[in-house]
Amino acid sequence: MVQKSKRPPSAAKIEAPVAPKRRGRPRAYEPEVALGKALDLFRRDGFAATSLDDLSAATGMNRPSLYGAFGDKRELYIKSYQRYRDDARAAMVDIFRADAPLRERLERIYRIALDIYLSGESGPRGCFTVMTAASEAVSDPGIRTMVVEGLTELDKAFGICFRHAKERGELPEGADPAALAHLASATIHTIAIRARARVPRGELEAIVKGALDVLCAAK
Amino acid sequence: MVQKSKRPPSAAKIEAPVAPKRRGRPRAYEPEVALGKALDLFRRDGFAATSLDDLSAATGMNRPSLYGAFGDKRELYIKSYQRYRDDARAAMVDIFRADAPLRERLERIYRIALDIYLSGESGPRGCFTVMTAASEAVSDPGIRTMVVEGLTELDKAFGICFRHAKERGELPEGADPAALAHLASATIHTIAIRARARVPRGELEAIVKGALDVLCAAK
DNA sequence: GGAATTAAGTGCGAAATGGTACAAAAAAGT
DNA sequence: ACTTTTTTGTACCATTTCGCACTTAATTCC
Repeated sequence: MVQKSKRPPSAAKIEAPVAPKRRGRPRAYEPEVALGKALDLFRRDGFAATSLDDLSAATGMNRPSLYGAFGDKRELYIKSYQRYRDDARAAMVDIFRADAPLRERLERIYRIALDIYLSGESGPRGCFTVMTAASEAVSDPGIRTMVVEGLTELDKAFGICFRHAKERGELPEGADPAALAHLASATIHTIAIRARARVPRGELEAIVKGALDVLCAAK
Repeated sequence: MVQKSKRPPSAAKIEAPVAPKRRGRPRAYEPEVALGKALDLFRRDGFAATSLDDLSAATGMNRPSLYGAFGDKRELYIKSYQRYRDDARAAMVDIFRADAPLRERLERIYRIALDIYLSGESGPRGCFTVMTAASEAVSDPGIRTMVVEGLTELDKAFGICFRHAKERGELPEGADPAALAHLASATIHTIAIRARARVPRGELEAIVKGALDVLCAAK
């Protein structure tokens, strides 16, 4: 692992995965985990109510380092949101692609969603997209674009699910995959909101079950 | 704190509806309209991003007057939220009570909802409950209680709708009114979120139509 | 007219906030 | 050893924020 010799001039190696041998003083933090901490704060308190002092304390980085690493507060917020979406997508993409019956796929999606929304030491953290949409999206065009992307991405993923299920004959002829997808997204949104209001998981699961009964039966 | 401190010994009369003949200097503002202005600000920017200076400017009241009339910022926020809920309820209660076919009732409810969410000079204002749930509900028990109340109130209103429709034979025997109600609420929530992201009304109406096709399907 | 009462208006102040300048520190290159 | 490069850490600044004292103004009651 310790390929410490100087870079062979001819060898066009891929970026070394470890020990990049940077030039100056080494960082005292890991950007990934610091961003994760920032994400936690933003998710709990929102943009305006999260101060740079809070972020500094949570990440262990002092403000200038924070600024140097991620840019100003808004940039850090956006990077946090991107990170959130990457994580959420990574957690769901396999299930969306899996070749399983409709109901089973949806059940797994909602289980993941509830895990995401309900986790958190100081209360359920909800959905970053919903939080951001609710507050920042009106006034910030850049953030608004990201929110719309996030919403439509989910719509599309569900849409593929339902279209696929219909082709397989799991849904009646008259079923409208797009409409069902929007209802599936709506169910995601409603449980995200309720989770934030500390509605217990059991109730949320009941709401999901009722929704699946309607969406999968759809007759 | 149960008993009112000092009560006028002789005057036990009901509050006069007009010309209350108050004692000191008259107010230079009308509490109702001032609260409305505060509500507008809170809806646009959320709790943390709305400063007392903003509120003071919008209401025309200086800070001490604001404080005297409504209490501190959090109290003003809560009163604004109550006002919002009163307004929204007033706008919908007649429709919920009306004796009309299911689909028509729902269509009217969603039309009102879209009016509420999309109005606003500086962009769509969204739903106060959704905004509040997303940000303040986790950390503030009092606000959380109000949010939960608001959510369940809507669930119940929709629930009555669907139960009534089922009794009238507008829905099939197997229909689950509670599940349908949750989906109807979820549709409210999803359009509130999308409205905040400036999704145009046409798209929101299409989502509503698709949802109604499923919820009223009753095939 | 004067006391009492209620609200408006000015302005203060302590704390917090976002952002940055600047020097010290830790590593690599020469 | 000395320079270069990159980051850290301290300290600071201008502004904003919330809340409140205190004075002034307007009105009713006696």
